[in-house]
Amino acid sequence: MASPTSGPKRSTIKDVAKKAGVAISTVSLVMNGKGFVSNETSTRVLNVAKQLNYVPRQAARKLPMQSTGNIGFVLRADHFARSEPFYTRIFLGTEFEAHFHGLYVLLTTIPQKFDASLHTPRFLQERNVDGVLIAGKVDSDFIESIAGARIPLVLIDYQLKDHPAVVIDNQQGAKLAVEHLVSKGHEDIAFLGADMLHPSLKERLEGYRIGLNDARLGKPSCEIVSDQGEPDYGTGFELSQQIFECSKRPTAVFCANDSIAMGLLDQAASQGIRVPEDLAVVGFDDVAREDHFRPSLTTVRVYKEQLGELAMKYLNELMAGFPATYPNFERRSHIVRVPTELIIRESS
Amino acid sequence: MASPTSGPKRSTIKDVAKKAGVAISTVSLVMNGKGFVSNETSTRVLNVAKQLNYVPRQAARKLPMQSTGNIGFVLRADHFARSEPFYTRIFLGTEFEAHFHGLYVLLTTIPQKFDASLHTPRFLQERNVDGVLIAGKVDSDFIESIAGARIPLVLIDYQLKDHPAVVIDNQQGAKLAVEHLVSKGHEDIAFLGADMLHPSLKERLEGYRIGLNDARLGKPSCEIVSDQGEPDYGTGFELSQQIFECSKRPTAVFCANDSIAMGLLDQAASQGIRVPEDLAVVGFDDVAREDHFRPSLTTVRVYKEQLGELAMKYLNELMAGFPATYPNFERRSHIVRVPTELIIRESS
DNA sequence: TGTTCGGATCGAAACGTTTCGATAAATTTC
DNA sequence: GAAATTTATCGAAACGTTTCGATCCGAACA
Repeated sequence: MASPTSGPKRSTIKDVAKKAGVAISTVSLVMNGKGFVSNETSTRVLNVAKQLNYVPRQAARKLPMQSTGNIGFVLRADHFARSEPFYTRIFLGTEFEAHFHGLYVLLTTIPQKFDASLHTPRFLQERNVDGVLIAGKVDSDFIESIAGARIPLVLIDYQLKDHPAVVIDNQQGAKLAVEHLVSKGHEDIAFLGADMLHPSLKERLEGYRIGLNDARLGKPSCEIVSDQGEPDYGTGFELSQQIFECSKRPTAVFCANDSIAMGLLDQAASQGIRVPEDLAVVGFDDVAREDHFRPSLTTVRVYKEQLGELAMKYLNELMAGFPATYPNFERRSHIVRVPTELIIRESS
Repeated sequence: MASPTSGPKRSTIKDVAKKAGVAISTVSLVMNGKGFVSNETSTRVLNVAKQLNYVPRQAARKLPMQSTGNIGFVLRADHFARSEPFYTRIFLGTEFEAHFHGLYVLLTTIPQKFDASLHTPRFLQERNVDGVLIAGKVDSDFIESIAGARIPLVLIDYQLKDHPAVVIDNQQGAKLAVEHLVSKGHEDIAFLGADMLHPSLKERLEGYRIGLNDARLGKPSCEIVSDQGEPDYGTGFELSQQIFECSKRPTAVFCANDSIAMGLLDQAASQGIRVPEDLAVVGFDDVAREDHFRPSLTTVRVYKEQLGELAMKYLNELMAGFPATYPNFERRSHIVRVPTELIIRESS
């Protein structure tokens, strides 16, 4: 029955108070840097605390504070388990930032099709979080159920209504990609994308079109814009066939993301089309891994950790009750937009 | 200043007790299914609880229970962020199992080279976990520091001294792979691996050798066993060059894992060697993603979620203080060994 | 010189549970 | 039919903090 962790007993605030010859409340004030405590007392308490190896018990702190110290991080299971380390790195960013705020991050996945009675994360059932971060496209019912429960909420790499969100500056990134291709002399630049109802991907398409327009290029001979499917390698491989069936073959393709671009790369290779000689390819996300076989992919780099960090910051300010401010980034109403960078490699 | 989550106030055990006309302690007993409570009272309390939408506050429960309800899940940052969804799926398994035990899983990463004063996870500093799960190869100082703190601990896909661990049955898997190649008529089967000091990979090498021996095959013409490097695609690509420089080229290669096998596949292709016609290849882990370009990889499938589930079960029993028992799996002393399965695809 | 104010410290209530021991009624045992 | 046991319920202490006054003291103010 004895707990395996039993030992010489963990010291409490009481022990510190007694040994330092002060009241419990004074120790509390010192530990939290609140109120007025003389320097002398403060250092004495701190010393005793260190000496006794005192660390406040979180459960005890949270009780009167009426907060949990937890924040929930939710994404779709299929997104989390997918090959490219995209969401994992976003999570890493939130985790990193959470440290500064003394928060724990509880990572949970939900299925693609969300049913509240079956899949509501435990930390929500128990109301054991102070706020929630949602990464990627998830069922809108889920998002609304959280917002409806009045739990502070920040979306990452997704948008829905006017819920606070931290997103990639997709439009800017797409323009970067197009400008690059234009500078390489391309005049017929195709687009390839699936799941184009996704707000982020839609923005990339818009940026692409603006880029074409800015360069005074006419309509490209080919624009593959599918609303269906997942924007992954398989879809990219299949859809890209259409590019080679177009009336006139474009000299360059801008893809909605790297996974699709990888599919295109392989389809091109299987048709004997050389990249970048016959066809230049640019992706988006910067998640393609090293590969000696394919040409390395020119892409728009997304700072995934930064997305997570900013979202965590934003959420924290939401929880504190005052409006967040990001002087360094465009912030229109409730949206924080994070800039991207073009990474030029072999495929263009 | 008003909390954004403020509302009509969350109901407490007190509210339920009053409305049901019983003592607080009785409600507690009902909610936890403890002690002796009449059926009548029990259902009445349960009804009231549901009616008031009562959910016990975890912080309040944990205080007198002297437990945290959290378990820590630790892996190396570079492992977590790596392309193949190996560790993420292990995590998913633990998370799934944790539900049944009412536990939260706190995922944190540590760097490859661990320094206790810099990288000790917050949940350890605050002693805010009841147990710890460690996935993959991590700094042994870290492992020992946890064990030294007398915190229950289970390793996953790694072994160190006699710490409890849930591991892949690497030897069995490797034998499966070799038997398969033998059955295909191969008599000269090479091995390719890096980071071979890793206990799991070492076991795969052993299984491979036993397999060769069982088939009464002589020494293979080539065994690439590097102790250095990470067992990844790049290493696989480089090391595999040695295979083609061997005195006699083997007809098949068993790789320490899929990443290395992918590297080998590309190296072979770049040298104009056809797979599987000229060379059969088998990997391990089953993490290679769909790829229209390379032949799909024959591999030894590892049930990653199951590894996580079993580890969580094991840890839970450790925390409860009684020895774990797994009738279905081989369990030598403190090791739980999970069987694998051979998945035959195009590369062999 | 009395009054006000701010710094320093303390005591006690409160946070929402679990659990131990007490009590009482109902049932079994001898 | 008394004693012992089992079932059902309750009250109160305990868990380890935070925080809200209250108190005290010395300094600035009028």
